[in-house]
Amino acid sequence: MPSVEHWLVKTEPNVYSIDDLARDRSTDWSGVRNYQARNFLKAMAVGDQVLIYHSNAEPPGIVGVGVVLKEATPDRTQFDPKSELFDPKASQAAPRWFCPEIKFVQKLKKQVSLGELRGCKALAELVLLQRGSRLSVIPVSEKHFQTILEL
DNA sequence: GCCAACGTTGGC
DNA sequence: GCCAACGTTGGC
Repeated sequence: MPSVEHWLVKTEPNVYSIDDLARDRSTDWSGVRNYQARNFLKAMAVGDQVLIYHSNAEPPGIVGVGVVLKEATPDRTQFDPKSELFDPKASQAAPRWFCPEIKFVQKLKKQVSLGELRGCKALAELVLLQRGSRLSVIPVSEKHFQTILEL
């Protein structure tokens, strides 16, 4: 299995934006409740680079960069009955959901919109752009990562 | 294990 | 707000 070192994570800016991350310096990337996305979160290693994407935004697009500060640990929100993210099927002994800690690196001077990504031929294979990709955590090749930063 | 019903995501 | 594309749930 190839070692993946670049990722893209989605967040809704009205829930947690790149500016929130810049203010907090780092955060537990909690709240992911999709198994495939979870598996990617668990695969993240310290030092991996992460593109931050704003979904449900106007316009949607990539807005910044982070780096993995700590590998995934159990997502505490799954144990909290008062949290909307509470999962009654999870237990301390058998946690279902995990989150890494992601540190702010930079906010892009100019966001790269979804439209611009689609317009870039070199990014045609980016998972984000493939049909109906709703996955909130996506592996990105180094080539694509660099291409996006150059946009 | 199948699949219909339902819920969610996220662009538009 | 609409709706296509998925994911999940639960009856059988």
